[in-house]
Amino acid sequence: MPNNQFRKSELYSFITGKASTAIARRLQKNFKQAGLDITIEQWSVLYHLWKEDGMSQQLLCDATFRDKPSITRLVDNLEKLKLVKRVASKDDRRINMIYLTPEAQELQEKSMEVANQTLNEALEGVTHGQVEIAKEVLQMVYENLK
Amino acid sequence: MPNNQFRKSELYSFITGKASTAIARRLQKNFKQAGLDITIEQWSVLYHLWKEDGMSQQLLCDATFRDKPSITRLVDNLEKLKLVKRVASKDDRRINMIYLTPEAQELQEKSMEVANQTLNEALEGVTHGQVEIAKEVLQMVYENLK
DNA sequence: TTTATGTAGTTGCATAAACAACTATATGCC
DNA sequence: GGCATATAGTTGTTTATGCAACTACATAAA
Repeated sequence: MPNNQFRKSELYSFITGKASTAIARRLQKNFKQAGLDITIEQWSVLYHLWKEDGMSQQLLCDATFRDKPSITRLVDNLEKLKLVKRVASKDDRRINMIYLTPEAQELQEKSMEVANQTLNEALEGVTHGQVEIAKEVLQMVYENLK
Repeated sequence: MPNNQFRKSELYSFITGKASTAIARRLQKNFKQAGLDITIEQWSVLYHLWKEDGMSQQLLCDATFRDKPSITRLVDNLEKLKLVKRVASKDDRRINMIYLTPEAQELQEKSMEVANQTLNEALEGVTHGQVEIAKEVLQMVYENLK
């Protein structure tokens, strides 16, 4: 049995995602401390729009690993915050294209800085090689389950 | 700068906990398929009670990395499901001791089996050595941020 | 062209998390 | 004893997730 060593005591913390929960909490806290009034979930949507503005909600679902209702509501909230706008597609009237507002564009630099800093806090004392292997494992887990 | 390699493209998926989200979803799905009608969060509370029945809510907070309101409501829901009972402590009247019901005790074996199986699905193709390093990294991340 | 089927997005409902404010009880110090 | 402070737990509010059911539009086949 290959991964037997995982099946007892450490099963729990791996399953519950202790580490990623801790990262999420710290990132949220760091956003707040930096005066950034967005949730990490909202940030994760903005992150993809900064890479490519004008994505459909479905593309945002794929990019952020969320289902359609989640994206509907995240976009609702981002619209209320005036950070994005829904624009009906002319080619396909089912589609909403989501565009960043100027306010959202201003958030990019600072929030990415905070995210980078958070990751540095998280990975303090971890070597490059260890990080590479951890990335591979997490990627394989994702591929196995997606 | 030590962990520079993380700071660009893969920052996102590490922060968002893609892998642990995927594990959580799969575990929930596997519970459902096995006829187990509990959430993974409820399971995480039961998990600790199976190890030691009769914990206070505060101890459950510490064990599950949740805050007090979260545990209050998880215990509320577990009580509704008749899986646990609150029993006021005689020594300290502020404290609720949480005890498993017989129904909850019956869930242990099957749910642990499902959890083990889920972890095997997640780690398919990952070597023992890789898993060990990933565990170390996740543990260090947790220690850095807790 | 009509019908079936698929895709994009929304809404309703239950569960959960984070944070702040609160009540009740315990403890330690004067 | 009486007061300040700490601890255990609860409640309210906002945000988010997962699932199912739904509407609207698009596409492909008959």
